[in-house]
Amino acid sequence: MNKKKITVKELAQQLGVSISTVSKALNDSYEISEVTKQRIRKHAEKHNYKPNRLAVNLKSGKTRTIGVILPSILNNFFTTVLYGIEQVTNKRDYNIITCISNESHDNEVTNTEILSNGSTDGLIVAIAEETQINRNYGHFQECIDEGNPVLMLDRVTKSISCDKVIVDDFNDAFLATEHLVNLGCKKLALVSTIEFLGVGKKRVKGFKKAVSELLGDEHPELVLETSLKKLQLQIENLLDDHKIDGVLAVDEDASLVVHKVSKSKGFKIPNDIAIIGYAGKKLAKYISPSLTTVNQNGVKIGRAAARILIDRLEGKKTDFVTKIIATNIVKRGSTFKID
Amino acid sequence: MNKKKITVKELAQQLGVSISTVSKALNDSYEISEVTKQRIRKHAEKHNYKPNRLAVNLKSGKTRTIGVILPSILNNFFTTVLYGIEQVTNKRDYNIITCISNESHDNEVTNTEILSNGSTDGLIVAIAEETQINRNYGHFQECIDEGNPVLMLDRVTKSISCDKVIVDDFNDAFLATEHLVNLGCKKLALVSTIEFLGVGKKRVKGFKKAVSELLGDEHPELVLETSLKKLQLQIENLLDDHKIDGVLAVDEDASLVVHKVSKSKGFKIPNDIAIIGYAGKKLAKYISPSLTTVNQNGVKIGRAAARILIDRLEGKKTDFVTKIIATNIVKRGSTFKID
DNA sequence: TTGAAAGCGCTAACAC
DNA sequence: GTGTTAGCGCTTTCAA
Repeated sequence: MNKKKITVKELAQQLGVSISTVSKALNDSYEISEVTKQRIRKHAEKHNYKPNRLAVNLKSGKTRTIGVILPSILNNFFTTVLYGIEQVTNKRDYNIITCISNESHDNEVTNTEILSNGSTDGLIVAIAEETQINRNYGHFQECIDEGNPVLMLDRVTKSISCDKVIVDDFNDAFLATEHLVNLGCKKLALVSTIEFLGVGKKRVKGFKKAVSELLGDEHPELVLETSLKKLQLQIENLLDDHKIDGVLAVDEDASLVVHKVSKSKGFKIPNDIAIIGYAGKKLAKYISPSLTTVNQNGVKIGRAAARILIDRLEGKKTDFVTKIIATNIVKRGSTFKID
Repeated sequence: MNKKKITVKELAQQLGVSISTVSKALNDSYEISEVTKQRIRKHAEKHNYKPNRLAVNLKSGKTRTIGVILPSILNNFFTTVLYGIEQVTNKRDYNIITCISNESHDNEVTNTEILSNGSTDGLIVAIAEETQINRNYGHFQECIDEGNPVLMLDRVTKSISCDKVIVDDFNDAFLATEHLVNLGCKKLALVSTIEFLGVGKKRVKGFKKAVSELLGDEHPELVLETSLKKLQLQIENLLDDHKIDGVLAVDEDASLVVHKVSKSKGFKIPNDIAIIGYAGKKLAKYISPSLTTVNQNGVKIGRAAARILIDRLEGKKTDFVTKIIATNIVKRGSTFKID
């Protein structure tokens, strides 16, 4: 509490020079003589001078700060994305200010407004579920119109023209389904608790396409779209009522519950029922049998997002880009059939 | 890019009044007549005026922003803490700006400096491993001296006087060990990959105390402190060389590997070997048998931290507090012995 | 080589 | 009830 931050003004007074001389000296301006620079720098150092960011930012109109709005942080995928963003922003000398929308539209709007009122140079956003349901993207458009670039990742919308970083959910689900078919599965089901999300819809489409193309009409697919609360019961019913031998679970909760229920019903995984899910690495690796997953590469998504947005902020981009990050299927125990 | 943010100045010009009148009207000052207020507000609304935060902050000397420096975000515990912090800051109308030290001292110093140069009103910190090893806490002291309150959570140090939020690691480990003893375990081992952290040391102490008090000298405890790389091998050796029937694993990696190795060696959990670990809820719940854990209550820690720091920022606190958050043992399959 | 002064966008004490 | 003005801490043009 004692040695309050020192300002340029105070430095100037103490040294008996003008404010601007101090400022220039500290910014290594060619206008100032080496002697003066040394003197000023030494004094500044001694008093542990650090420029006030707020003032610098206000003056320059730049903040070197990126706002990040995520629907949730208790979700392995978004955590991983955040990690990726942080790696790049850190390296390129930017800060991130993080907000959680908690899947709520109102929160998202508030966050967007706060962050775009001078605190940040641009936003990285994964759209909240509620926003995707009511399709109200005005706050983002406004933000962009005001000169604050927005980049959307994973959960994006066609309604807004901006940079985007996504994975090819349709194709990933197709490939995952194909993997199940190649294993010899005939009776496939998809389980989802994210039917309202764009990514959820795309995964369903990819799944359906794969089933109809690869298995044909005599093996119609089953799609269970449900909520977290009904999940367990519905899966129990699903497994009771149909002789399912392969499941694509398109989110972490669905994956875990399918896995658990299958075991508790005495089905052997993968011989009775093969499972491909979406889940964090540790979880996938340590449940038994371990779970084959579609690896969404959150870190890469985050990195790409930060890179693209910073490039735009620094004027290295003109046209909007949509970057598709490659995913891969990590094969684990839940699809290693023993013939 | 078209409708650049409008400023008070512009509003004033357009309305033919002075800047201060606009400012006062928008801040609902008693000095301004209702008529004028209405007129100004309406106009501001129409042009979607939002005050520039940077300017407001610079002027007021407050930012309503809290800096959060965490060692890692890919760690369930800290993610949970962050979630708790966010809940409170959000409710109390504060923002958080998040930085990851990645357990590096240099990163931590840089982050501390950046965040304390006007961008934030105060800091919430969990000390990086490297910092705890070399015990160099000068950057925090400096920050505090400059009038930026710091709150430490989980990983704290006696060297700095400030608010702290912790769990009673000594006691928790003691109770966890007691639980193992009550189960009838005689040959106990502790496994850790966090020997350098204060919390790691305390857990070891609690464990040792419990063993010597509850089992006595004829059952000496085993302590395996190792690194992530050697973890698996060392645990295999441990289980091969000693007839261990109870393990306390004091971090997530240790917990998972002990669990896995025990199973792969054919030991029945919990009958041959009972395990208590530290791990995220989902992980603990879905591995099988499910894992009894010491629940560190990250959300509560985060909430308490944010609450205490904000109270201090708002002058509602004088003396430094050290808040101890209660933990509990969540009993799951890995300690449900069948007699 | 140095300094005076304006201004980033806003607030507030003090005049009028 | 409204306006003038100074100033938060800094950068930068322009003048000396």
